[in-house]
Amino acid sequence: MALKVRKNQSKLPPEQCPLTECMSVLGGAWTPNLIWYLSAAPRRFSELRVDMPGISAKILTTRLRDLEAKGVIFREVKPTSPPSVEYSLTELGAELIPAIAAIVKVGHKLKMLHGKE
Amino acid sequence: MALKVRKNQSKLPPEQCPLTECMSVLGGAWTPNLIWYLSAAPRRFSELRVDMPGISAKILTTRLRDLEAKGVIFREVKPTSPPSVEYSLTELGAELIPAIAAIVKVGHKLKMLHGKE
DNA sequence: GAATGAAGTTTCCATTTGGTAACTAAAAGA
DNA sequence: TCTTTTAGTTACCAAATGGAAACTTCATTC
Repeated sequence: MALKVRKNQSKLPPEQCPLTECMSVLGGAWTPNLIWYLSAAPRRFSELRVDMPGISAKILTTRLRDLEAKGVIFREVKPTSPPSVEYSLTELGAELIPAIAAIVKVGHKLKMLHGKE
Repeated sequence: MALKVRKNQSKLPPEQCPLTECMSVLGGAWTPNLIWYLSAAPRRFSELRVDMPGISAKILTTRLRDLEAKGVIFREVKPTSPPSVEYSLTELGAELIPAIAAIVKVGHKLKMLHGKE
């Protein structure tokens, strides 16, 4: 009988792995872009939609809620004319910036070598 | 009539964005882990399966092929008893290490604050 | 009192993703 | 010749992902 590679119970990249843990935060579509824009300045919902043309309201909401739950961003309702909501990075969120900056840096090299322009 | 947010033609994070470009390389399941293991030493297919218990042969093959096509890893067939295949990072692949290292670093902080252990 | 703008929510749907299991090919060893 | 090992491939399937469009709520403004 052929050697069976024994089945594994975990099936996913290990939860306790820092790499996997962090990628689960940065993973979804638009997520790094969103954090990147918020690192420049606090932004409102509709401003973020302009920052990232193409993102749907549904996904933007999902990302904002998820990142808030993870303690990465902070949500504040401002008592303005029609009440607006401002999002900003928390201290934890700010810790993600070096990682995203490193990704951006490599992204430039990839673009040059891959000639996507 | 309600204001319609005009439909957008792009629908996806912009291709020319370095962040999106790089995330498309690091994006798939197991990808950062795979690059991380290869950064330590060149590895064979079956060794990588041991390194990452839980990864399926199908996905490992897919990742290796994709990363090879993107110039991130190098594939070499060794003329051994049953021929073995060794994978290693290219120079371009090595450029990804600082980014992954930065992600790992934040991952540790996330783990501590989130208490996932 | 109808319209407007902000910030979502909900429904529906197609695509993508990744897992399991079984199968293949080539070469060497018993 | 039959089995083992390495390195995959293929078929099938279920869950997750994310987009489009329409609807909602609340408070102001015309």
